[in-house]
Amino acid sequence: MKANIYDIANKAGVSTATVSRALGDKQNSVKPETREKILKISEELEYRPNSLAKNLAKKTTSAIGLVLPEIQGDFYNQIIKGVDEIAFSGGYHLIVASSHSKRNIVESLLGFMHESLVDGVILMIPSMNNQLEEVLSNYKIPIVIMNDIQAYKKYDIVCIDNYQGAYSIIEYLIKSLNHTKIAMIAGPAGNHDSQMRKKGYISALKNAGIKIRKDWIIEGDFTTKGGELACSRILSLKEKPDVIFAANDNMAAGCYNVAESLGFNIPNDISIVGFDNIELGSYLRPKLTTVHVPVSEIGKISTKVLINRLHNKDDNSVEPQNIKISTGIIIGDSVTKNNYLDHNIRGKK
Amino acid sequence: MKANIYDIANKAGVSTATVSRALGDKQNSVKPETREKILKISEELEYRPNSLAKNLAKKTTSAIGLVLPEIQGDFYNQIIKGVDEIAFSGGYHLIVASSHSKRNIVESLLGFMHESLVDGVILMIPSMNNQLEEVLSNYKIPIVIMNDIQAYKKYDIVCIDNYQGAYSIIEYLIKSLNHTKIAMIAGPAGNHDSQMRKKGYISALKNAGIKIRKDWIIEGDFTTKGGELACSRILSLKEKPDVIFAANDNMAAGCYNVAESLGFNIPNDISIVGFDNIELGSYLRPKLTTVHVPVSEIGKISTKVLINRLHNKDDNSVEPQNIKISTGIIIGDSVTKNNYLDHNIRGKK
DNA sequence: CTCCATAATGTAACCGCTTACATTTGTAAA
DNA sequence: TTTACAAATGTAAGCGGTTACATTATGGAG
Repeated sequence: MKANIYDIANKAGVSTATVSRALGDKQNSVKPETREKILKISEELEYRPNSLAKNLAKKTTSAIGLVLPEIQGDFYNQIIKGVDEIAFSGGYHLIVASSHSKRNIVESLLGFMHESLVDGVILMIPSMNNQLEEVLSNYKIPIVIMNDIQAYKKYDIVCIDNYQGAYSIIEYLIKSLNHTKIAMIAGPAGNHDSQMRKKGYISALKNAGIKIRKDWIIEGDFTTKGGELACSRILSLKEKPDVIFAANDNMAAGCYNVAESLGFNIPNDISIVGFDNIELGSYLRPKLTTVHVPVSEIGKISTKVLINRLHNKDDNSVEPQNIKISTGIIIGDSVTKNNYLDHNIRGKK
Repeated sequence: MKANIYDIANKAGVSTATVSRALGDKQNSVKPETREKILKISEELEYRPNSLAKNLAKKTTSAIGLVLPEIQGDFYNQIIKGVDEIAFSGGYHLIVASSHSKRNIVESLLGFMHESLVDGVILMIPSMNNQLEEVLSNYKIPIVIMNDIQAYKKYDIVCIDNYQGAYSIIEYLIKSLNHTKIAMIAGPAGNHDSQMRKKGYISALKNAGIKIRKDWIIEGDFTTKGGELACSRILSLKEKPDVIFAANDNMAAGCYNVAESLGFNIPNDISIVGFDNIELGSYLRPKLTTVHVPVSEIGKISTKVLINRLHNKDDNSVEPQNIKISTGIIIGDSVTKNNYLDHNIRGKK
């Protein structure tokens, strides 16, 4: 039978309070010899604290909930890994939930937050909606959001600088590689990160004096399959772009699939650019040019922010933080350098 | 302030017991109108049960712990997804822990099992050792192990049939493609799954009357980097094999990297075979020939077995199960067909 | 109308731990 | 030896539910 503090208290001839203090308290509120004795007995009895009881009494759980739209794929993986690492080293357990397929994310959230299973939640959502906002505003355990949502100033937000990431790689395509005919496979319209990436793309083109062509912006869904569909649509256009900028690497991978099956050579016939720099990208041939996103860093920083909140729970003076993580560019072999000659020739095709 | 059953009881003019029954009990032990009223009030008060208290009183947690050696990579991802799916639909929460890098898995396990955070554990370990065995045998919440460990009959085990998987793909290489010169990059020596794969490889060769060459069996570590190292060692041998059988796809991917950088053409100069059929494999070019492992199925079945145990906790009559999931072969383009002529020519090189 | 089985509800102990407050013990100064 | 105060320990009330058992209400049979 599992031993509890009563057993220890009995055997040691002290009260449960002393046992509790000997085992838990940081301050030396117990005489060293007593503590010694208690420790020894708890060893003998193979005592393991019941954290349920502990949490109930303490009104905390030492657990962090992580709610993701998906649990599969390198991207989410990295997030989980980052969160896990910091959570663990901060003494927190991690409960992961995905809102995949039939479950709606709100329900998932409710489950987490309201049943006091967790002290705080790290949340990545495809998009904010009214229902969700109501849920979030109703329940007051700390939340950190990992989406590029500027509108919601009342939450801590940690995300990558999607706008800057998209802007800079498009700028690179234009200024360094002389490209002008750049199409985009955007992410789902409702998705905030996706919106910012699109904005970055548009701004970069505009600032370079390039006209935006609506027919060169296709909406995808961040999946490989979606990338395939979008890509085949682009490649069947009468007037084709030279470069396809996919809003994430998965969709870029979809482009590779389609290009291959249609007999398009990358980058000679069509250049491909991705976003995220997930592991998969490094296996694509030619190597994918993409925006580097320090994904696990997002998880890590979010967790730090959350734990920080948890440690200063009463202190409401700290303003919600809005942390943007900057991106980099990974130069692969999936984009041609378009010198003017080339460009003209191609233009005349 | 969060409402509890006392608040509801007060407002409804009943006792907490009645509230508890109205909210929880399946049997109609409460008068419909009373239940109605209580339900309504609990709505008004936005009552959310405190599962900590519930679990403490009920002595269960409705949570399943999943302990993995790693949390990153498509393979583990699939596992998590499978477990998550079944756990959720069975009304269980999922707590994921990885034993990665500095943490040792035993410690992680201890944390989980002993603090009564979970009702049961699903466990994947790199290898069984004495320390771990002691931990496992000491604490008596249900455990399902996802490794190919025959020696430990007392646990429920769900794993793939590594032996058969390796055996059959080697047999395929030999009988259908006429290969005889097959090297293997094995997994870590301590790893049980890895050992079984190696056994399958050896048996298949032996049964076909092919001599085992020790210098053609190199130990890897299941990582891409490890695959690279092993592959470059093989490719620098005086007498090279025609086929490299990597014990998992990650290492096969490493072979691709090395082959590419050394100028070897796959499959003409060297054929590559993998194991696992993770998503990554489908992006390799030429497409990887590999052993299909229904990874998420492992997670699903393990979880079913565990939940089954949890539901029949008192019933010790059920013998530990040992479920082996069979594999298949994915035929890609990474292996040549070796007809005799070819073979001889190549042999003379 | 009384009686009694049964349905409905209430009482209170318990799950295992924490912690505010009370009490006892120890020790150095007076 | 007292006194005074700090250190060590004990007491007991929660935390928010569940549930065995006790009690009360209900309604049909006699």
